[in-house]
Parts: sequence; C-alpha cells; structure tokens
Amino acid sequence: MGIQEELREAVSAGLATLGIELPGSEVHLERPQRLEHGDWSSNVALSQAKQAGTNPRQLAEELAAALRSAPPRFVETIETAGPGFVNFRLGPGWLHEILREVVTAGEEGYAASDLGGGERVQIEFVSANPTGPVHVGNGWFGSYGDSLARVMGRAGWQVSREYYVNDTGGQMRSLGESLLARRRGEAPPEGGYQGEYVLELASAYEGPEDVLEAGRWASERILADIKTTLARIDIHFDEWYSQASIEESGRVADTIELLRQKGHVYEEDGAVWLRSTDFGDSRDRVLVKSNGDATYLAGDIAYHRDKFLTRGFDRVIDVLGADHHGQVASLKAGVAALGVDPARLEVRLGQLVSLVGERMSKRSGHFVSLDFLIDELGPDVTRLMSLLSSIDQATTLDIDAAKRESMENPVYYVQYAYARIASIGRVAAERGVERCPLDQVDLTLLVHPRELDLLRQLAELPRVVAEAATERAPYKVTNWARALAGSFHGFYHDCYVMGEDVPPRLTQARLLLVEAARIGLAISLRLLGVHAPEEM
RNA sequence: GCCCUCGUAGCUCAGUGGAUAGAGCACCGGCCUCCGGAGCCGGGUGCGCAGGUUCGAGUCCUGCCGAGGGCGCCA
Repeated sequence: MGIQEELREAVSAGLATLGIELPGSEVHLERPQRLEHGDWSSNVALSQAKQAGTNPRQLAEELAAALRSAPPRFVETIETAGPGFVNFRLGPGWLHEILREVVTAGEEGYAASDLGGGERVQIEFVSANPTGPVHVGNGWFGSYGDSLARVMGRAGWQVSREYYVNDTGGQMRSLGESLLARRRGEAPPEGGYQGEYVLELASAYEGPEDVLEAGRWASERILADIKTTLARIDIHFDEWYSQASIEESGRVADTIELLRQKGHVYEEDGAVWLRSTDFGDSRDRVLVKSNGDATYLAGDIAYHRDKFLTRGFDRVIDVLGADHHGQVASLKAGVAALGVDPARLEVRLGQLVSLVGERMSKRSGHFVSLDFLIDELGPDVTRLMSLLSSIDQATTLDIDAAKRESMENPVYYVQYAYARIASIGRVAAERGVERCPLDQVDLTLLVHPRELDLLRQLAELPRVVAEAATERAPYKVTNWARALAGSFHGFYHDCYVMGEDVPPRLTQARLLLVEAARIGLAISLRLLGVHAPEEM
C-alpha cells in the first residue's frame, strides 16, 4: 500500500470516530501547490461538514485531533488551515521510499499501471489523404495520437495505431487528372492539385494515359513519402487501412443492407437515406447518392463496423481536426444504428493549427509541409512543440520565432538535464566511483531541499501518466518533464554528487537519486517520442 | 440563423469546485576554484464582460462580446 492509500484509510478511520462514514477510496487527497501547506492535504472537512451538521473548520479540528492520536506512517505534523483543510507534513522517509520504488521498478516499470485493464483500444490518427505531402497540422495531431497511444499503453490499455487511407475513386481520379495534365505540360484542371510535388511525380510517371491508374500510382508514391516523413518524428502505425478496399470488397453495400434490415434506412429523391435523427443527429443523411455512389459517410460507417464488430475493439478513438466537427454526430448515429454503443466511439477534435501569415490548403498547393518543419526545427523540437499544450487550445505557430528560440526551447532544457545526468555517469566512471547496491545505500542522508524537491517531483509521475491517459492529454507528461528537469537543474547546481566536500556515503545516495531522475526523464521522453541524449 | 471549441501576464501556455492563480519566453539585475553556464538565484495584481448556482467559481449555469471551426446527394 502506497503512502497515499495509507493516508486515505487513516482519514477514513478518523472520520469514523466522529460518526462519519466515508470509505478511504472516496477520501480526496491532493498535493498542495504551496509547500507550506504540507505534503498532502485533504478537503474532507469542507465536503462533509454540511452532512455532519457542523462547520468545516470545527470538523477539520476534530478530525486532526483524532488523527494525531494515531498518526499514519511518516506523518510528522497534522494541521488545519484555510477554510478547513487538513494538512499533513511528512518526514523525508516517504520520499526515500519513492526513490527505492523508482530505482527498483526502473525504466520499464515505474509509472506503469493497469488502469486500462487491458481494454483493447484503437487510436486512429493523421489519416491524411494521400493526395499530397503531410503538412504541419497532420504532424501536430500525429504527435498527439502517437503519444496518446504510448501513454495509454503504459497505463494498461492494449493499443493499436491506425491510419485510414482515403484512396477511393473521386480523389484518385482528380489526382490522376492533375498528374496527366502536368505530364502533357499543361496546368492542372480547375479544382485539381496544384502543388509542386505533382510536377515532380509527373516527370517520373511512365504509365498509361489512364486517369485512375495514374492517380493510384501517384497516391502510392505519396503514401510512401508520408510514411517516411512521419517516421522522422518516430510515428509508426500498426495498420494502414485502405478505404478503397472496403468499397471493393462490397462491405459498404453490405453495411447499408444491414442498416436497411434493421429498419434505419429509407429512400427519397432517388437516394438512400439513414434515419440518423433517430440517433441524435440534427438531420438525416444520405448513404447512397442518386447516381448510385456511396457517400463518404456510408464508407465511414462500414469502416467503423469493421473496427467494432469485425475486429472487436472495445473502444475506438478517432483523432480529427476541428474542421471535421460536422461529421461526428452522423458517424455516431451510424455506429448506434449498427447496434454499437456510441459511447465506445470517442472523437477527439483538435483545434486547428495555423501558421503566421499562411493559409494551408492541399489543393491550392499553399501549405507548409511537415518535412519542411522538421528540416527547420529538427525532429525533437517539432515533436515537443506540438505536445506543449492541450489540443483543445488553438495554436498559431510562428516558425521563425520557434527557430529563433530554438536554443532556449523547452526541449533543450529537458534534454540538457538528461545529458547532465549522463555526464555525471561518465565522470563517476573516470574517477572510479562505483554505485553500491540499493540496499547498502543510506537514503536518510538525502535531506537537502533540492533533493527532496526532486523526489517530490518523481513521486508525481505515476499520477501524471494515469491522468494523461484517462484525460487523453499527453501534454501533461510534457509539463511534468519540464518540471522534473527544473528540479534536477536546481539539485545539480546546489548538490554536488562528487564534490570535494561530499562524503562517499552521500555520493552514493546522490548517485542513486540521479539514477532515479534519469529513469523518470527517460520514461517521460519516451512517452513523448523525444530523444534522451547522452551528450548534446 | 443554428451548433461546437476556445478567450488566463507583452508572447506561448498550465491550473480533478478549494488556500496568496502559476511556468517558460522576452526584459532587468546577480552567480563559474569542484560533476557541462543550453544552467542557477532574484525581480509580476493578469482570469474577455455581466449576472447566477454555494461555505467557496479561472473552473459549473445563462446572456453578451471576440477568435476559430461546422451546418452538402464533397471527401
């Protein structure tokens, strides 16, 4: 049982002596923002006072008194403060226990959990149309989706990463027309693809003057480039799922038939409609156009039928740009019509990324490619920039500013901490200082405020990873990594590991602390997809 | 017109209904005899506006203002 659970149980027991029944699992505990408020704090007196028929301050006082008579482990003082908080100040022992835990669990085990209970979740992200290079926005949500997958994986979900490849007729034809036009030395048709890349592809194309075949050929080349680009920022997929394959296999028609059998479909004006209003949509939607073609929605429903009913994912998370907001209700309705609980489909809409003075559009050819951004900033900066804040936050990226600031960038701040740790290791090796086994190190020597601050930070990582997973918010890991790096730099400055006046036993304890910091940083950087460099 | 998301320091952003709202950047001062100065220490009244809910609101509700996005037999 960790210290947090022990405190919860103690509070629960203390409340019981006052005639208030509240299970330990429901006791709210938090780490106060200010150190003067102790190491742990509970607001139960505030939340329970009303039911108990007393005022919060009085209840807090009574609870504190009850707890003082049988203080939990490591607790040194119990105080009441503010409107009725009960604050616990702990001795450094609990932090030494954390240190032991971090080093024992190591890079693979620390902050890993079974929170997801092995639930099979598919995360679909990027899914950019293979009609042109991926742009900055794709990379932004790509980093998000990939790090979310890493975070949820560490928190006990069984995660699969998927890219939906939109390689169906209409777009392939348009791409093919643009390609063939370029090969003939003409401008692409109205509404075609104007980008430079089409010109390059056209000069390499040696196939027949067939629009569809030219389009398919081009999209394959483009998709290969997309894979290469995403791999530069360490994004890889378990599955590249072809939309055309669903159509060609007849599963779209099949799905529409299934919906018809379930009575959710009707015909009007020569088209086939889904009665999506029965499932919360604002209007009914067309599944088959009057010209006989299936709509995008029909394909998307068939695709999600495959996700849920054929492949059997417990949960599906679609990461989309906010510009896809309009299709969410229809897709959820379609899923519900199939008999799948729509709550199992989670759509994360990311606010759009804009660039200073740029308007991105693939068709017009005006966009900043992800490759360009990586060339400018490097893979680590590119990746971390997009994981600096919530995807609910609309951002305007200023590439020039990012370059100017690159030496002051948070990435370097964090990586520098890692490099310093590695450097300590090298110096220790040079001086022949070897690390003792864990059970021979006297951790009680670690009492410097900087040391304890670093340990407090390390203690947070399991909670941060769990929160990042359940809230689908990998940027929380970024915040933690920055905070840990800050704690480490402070420690590094004030606490020499192998300084002249540092006794060997303290050196040993600090070496272990440094190793724990390294483990924490390595874990967080790996979750973020950023390198942990030995040197810079 | 209707719907969704977002408005926090000069800038980029944190902030499970809790205590004196925090970081980084930029700006101004300090700090190298020892493990990397890409570092450390100090310098700060800003929650778009107005109501409401309650012991307590940056956080929840309503309205307004502002920004972005959506409302196709496009994908």
